[in-house]
Amino acid sequence: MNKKNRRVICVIGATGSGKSNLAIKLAHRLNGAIINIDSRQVYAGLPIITAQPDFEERDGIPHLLYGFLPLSRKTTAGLYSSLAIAAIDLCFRQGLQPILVGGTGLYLDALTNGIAPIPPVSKEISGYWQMRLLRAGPRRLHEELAGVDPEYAAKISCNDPQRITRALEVWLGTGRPLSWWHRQKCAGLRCPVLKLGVRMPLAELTGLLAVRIEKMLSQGAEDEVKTVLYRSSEHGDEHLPGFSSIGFCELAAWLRGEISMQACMEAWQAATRAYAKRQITWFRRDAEIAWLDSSPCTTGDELADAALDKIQETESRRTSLGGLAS
RNA sequence: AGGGCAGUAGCUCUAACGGCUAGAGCGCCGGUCUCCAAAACCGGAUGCUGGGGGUUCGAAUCCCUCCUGCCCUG
Repeated sequence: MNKKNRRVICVIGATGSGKSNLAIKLAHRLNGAIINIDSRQVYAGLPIITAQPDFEERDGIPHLLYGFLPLSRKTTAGLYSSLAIAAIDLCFRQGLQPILVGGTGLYLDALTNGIAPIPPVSKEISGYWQMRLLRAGPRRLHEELAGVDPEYAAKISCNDPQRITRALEVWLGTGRPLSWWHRQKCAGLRCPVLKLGVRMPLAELTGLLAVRIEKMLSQGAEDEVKTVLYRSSEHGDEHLPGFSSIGFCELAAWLRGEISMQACMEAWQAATRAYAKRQITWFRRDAEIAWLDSSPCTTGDELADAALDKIQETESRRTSLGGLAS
């Protein structure tokens, strides 16, 4: 691949809308490799409920950044971004077209726009704020934050424990307020990114999500969660960072006998649907996305044809603009 | 067939004695998001209070009647 023509193709969209399948088809037609851009599929141990492509689905295409992180380790947008840049670079060196696939909008933004270079904060410091949160509550901590970083405190809700403790740990850990870090220049990916979005009406997607949950159960989702819970309890860990996948706490409640399988599936489906809605909201405002309309009967090949048209359209527009500029 | 209990938002429920515009949680709809993001948070609309009639200045609430569901007796 010519260095000048390098670009990354990115397939995004709501969960269960057929992104992975489209990406495989594109990879076959463009000599590509697939790179994960999903915050839960990076984890090892829960491939079924996080819907990671299995051996057969990978269809001989190289897949990067899937299932490599232990559930005990935290993933962050910054960590992801640096790993993805390395993975993309590796693809280019191998002469493969990198195709990013996934649904984590924040990770895509961190990768393409860059993310503030905030140094890691020690476990002691973040643990301290978690303890303070338990004792004093979010409102009290929000007041403290307003004292050290009024700019950021004004932007967030006084009822948002996650962002309040994050801002406080960054302040204590680095000596600078979070709003200062947000003003720092940060470099993202250097080559162009061509974003393709798979779009399906939520009502139609909902039906697909129910089917997908049943499929996960038939593939052994219960055993997967049971095994992970058993292993972590052996180490005395009740809550690991990797446990926040949708379906995990629902299945865990069922395994503990707290809810029926019917109730488990209903809660699981509702959580998945709510997540899909948040994804749709997130991606809707990204004007760079070229949308591909899909439905439950659209095939991967039809989607791939439409995608290649969009790619060609975007490329020719870019070269003509480049011609005007030079 | 007789007796008892219930029927209010899509669901589960709350509204002391009849009295301001019938509420809450979940769901639903919309949004925010610069390092937990499959996370966290913010905003919004729900409704002929099972139908009909009556009492009353005023009824989800009291009375009558019908309908529906559950329980008990036979």
